[in-house]
Amino acid sequence: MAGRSGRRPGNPDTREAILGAARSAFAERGFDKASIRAIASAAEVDPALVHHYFGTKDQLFLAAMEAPIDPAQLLPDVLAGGLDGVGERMIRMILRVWDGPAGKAGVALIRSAVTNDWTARLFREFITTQVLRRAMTELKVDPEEAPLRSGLIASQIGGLIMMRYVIRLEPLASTSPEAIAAAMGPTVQRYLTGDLSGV
Amino acid sequence: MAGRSGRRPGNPDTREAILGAARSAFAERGFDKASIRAIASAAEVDPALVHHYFGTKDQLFLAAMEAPIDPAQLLPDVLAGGLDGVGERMIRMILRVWDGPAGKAGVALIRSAVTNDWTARLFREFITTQVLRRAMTELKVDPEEAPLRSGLIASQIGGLIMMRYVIRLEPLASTSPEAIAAAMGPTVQRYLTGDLSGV
DNA sequence: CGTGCATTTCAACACCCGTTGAATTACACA
DNA sequence: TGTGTAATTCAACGGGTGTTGAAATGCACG
Repeated sequence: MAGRSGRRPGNPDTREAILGAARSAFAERGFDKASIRAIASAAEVDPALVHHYFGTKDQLFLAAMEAPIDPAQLLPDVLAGGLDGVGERMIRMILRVWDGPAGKAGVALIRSAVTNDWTARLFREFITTQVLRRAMTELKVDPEEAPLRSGLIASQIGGLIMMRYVIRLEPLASTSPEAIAAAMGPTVQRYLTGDLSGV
Repeated sequence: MAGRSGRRPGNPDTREAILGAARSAFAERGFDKASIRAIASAAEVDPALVHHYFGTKDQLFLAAMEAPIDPAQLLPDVLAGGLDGVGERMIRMILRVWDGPAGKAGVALIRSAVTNDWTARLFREFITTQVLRRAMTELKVDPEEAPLRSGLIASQIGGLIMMRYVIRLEPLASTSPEAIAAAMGPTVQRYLTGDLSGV
């Protein structure tokens, strides 16, 4: 009803195919090394079509990163049960997310952020404002200490992701989530609630 | 005496200038984005000269990474004083090294390893055989548990280096070495000697 | 002096890149 | 059926890349 004239835009198949190919390429090779031409070829499509749908390479990257997961939605699960064992639950959550499809976008963002300036900015902003800051206020951490505590947690979790998903250092890459959560949970717990000066 | 004929090879000035420019470029941009042409330009030299001295880009990278520091030499200092406080001493050592000139090569290796396959292999091999394995045997860690323990330590230290020197996440990037050592030392200590299954 | 050799430069090759504009195809509506 | 519009492709531009071989330069020795 009230049909507008002409063929409607957006063939969902090819659009999604391009996005999928882009996500894989960015995850495996990072922003700079992933080429529009290779993405188009993987989607069995002309490079110009990628540009037609998504504009510049930057815009394609943003579209590929778009809302693979909303950290705000996951926080309640981690917080349920109070401060006790929150560290272990956080690690468990991280591993569940990164072992799933959303991990691809994460690896893409990390791979890109290490060499590319504007994706690095994107990454930092996402981590600080969308993840760390929210978690700190939600957990009612002393605002004075929050920055250092969140930095320590970021380093431990970032290192885990780095070694397990990006560099794939063994045996960490294939250790069970339970074992990792048991070993690393207390660390996060202490960074969150423990005493940070000396033993 | 017994002078060989002709002009001797290897003008030390330009050779070292090229190496320095290469180290900076690789550290700031990673293996792939660092270009021979830019390195040559920074050293005020023709690109072909770089090739004349060092061969292919791969070989130049290897020459730039060559022996900036020998981890085996640093281990004794960390181990002096026994197991007590070895975690904190390790963090202190790491920060001292990475805040110095050798940190440049390290950042270069990390930046490259994230996007480039063969530098990633290089990095993994260096970390496992030159650093972790030696430390584990030197500290007489149970060989059964050594791989997981060294993986955990690698993740914490790798994360620290990542956040402080590569991504430069604040406030970790400008926190004093003492504060970081005090906060992170116990973590390493536990990964090294503590109980890893649950609390 | 002259000759050999190391240093340095120049110019070019072949390749890949992101992006663009025009041309072609095919569908949905009037 | 005709027409507008979206989907799709083709060919090309300008620029950057690593690498190469030949040429030029200048020093050290016989």
